[in-house]
Amino acid sequence: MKRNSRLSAVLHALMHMAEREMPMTSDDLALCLDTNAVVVRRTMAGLRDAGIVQSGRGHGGGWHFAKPLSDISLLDIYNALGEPIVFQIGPATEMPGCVVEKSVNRVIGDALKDAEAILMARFAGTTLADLAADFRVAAKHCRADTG
Amino acid sequence: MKRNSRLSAVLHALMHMAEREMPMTSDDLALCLDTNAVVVRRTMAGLRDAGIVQSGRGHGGGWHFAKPLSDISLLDIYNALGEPIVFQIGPATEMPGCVVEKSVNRVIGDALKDAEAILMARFAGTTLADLAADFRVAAKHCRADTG
DNA sequence: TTTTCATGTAACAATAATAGTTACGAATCG
DNA sequence: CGATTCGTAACTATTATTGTTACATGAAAA
Repeated sequence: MKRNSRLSAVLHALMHMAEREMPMTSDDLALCLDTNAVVVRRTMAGLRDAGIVQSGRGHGGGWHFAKPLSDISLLDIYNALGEPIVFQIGPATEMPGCVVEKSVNRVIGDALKDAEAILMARFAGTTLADLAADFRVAAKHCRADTG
Repeated sequence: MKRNSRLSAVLHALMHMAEREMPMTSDDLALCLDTNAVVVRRTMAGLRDAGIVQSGRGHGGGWHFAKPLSDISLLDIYNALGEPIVFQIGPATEMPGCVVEKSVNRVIGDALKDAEAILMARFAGTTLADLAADFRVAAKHCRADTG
């Protein structure tokens, strides 16, 4: 099964935005992410609704941050994407009548819940400023930051 | 995005098998799981190759365990299903040229790896015998174990 | 040995989720 | 006004999974 890369993709986009003074257009970002401008708008719409970025139309328009990078956690972004599903694996039936199935769902579900909590805590503790700092250290060693 | 329920489904099937003396046919299991016999065979084939279950053809044939329930961990089953992907979310590109993307992939990837380790440890520490015991306790309170 | 039952597997159709594309309306700036 | 840029709907393309049909293979029973 293929993995959903929207979180990675949008972080990639945001980091490129963080490196610029001026707003970036959907076309600019689409180039970075090797995709389509409409796809970019679709994804960024969630972040705009969550107050993470703002968009402007017309000349000089495009996307820019609505608040400091240090005020934006990965969890904020994850939630803004509207995909609160972390795991591919999950229960077969939400409301099983079979006692066997109920039992299986509970055991698996508990394990997944714990792992998810770990992940969310990690996301909550990492801000875009952290990510940008991490990137700048890496960029210092290798200057080929196109793409 | 929809979740993959093959692990839950196959555990459900195995627990029903655990409750019986005789082998269960693919049709029997398909009824339990509300699916098709061919789908059952497809899924169980992985477990057979992994030495977890055995299949017999002809009269009195069907599926049965190849070893004690206490010797089969959830991790064994998870691996036998041949889907070592836990998370829906993942990197956009495996081999990114862009330094920004590399950095993003590493941060996200590390967090996912840690959460996955937690989950796998939990799976490794739970056997089918544990699951069966859990089920029998639940069944004692409510006797309606069809499905 | 013939019949019946059951798995093994290939091939194909059905379903569903995601991503990509086109088109056009609305807003903004010069 | 005209160029630019987002907003969004509608449609197509792609891909993954699941369900179905069909038939070959093997094993036990009659």
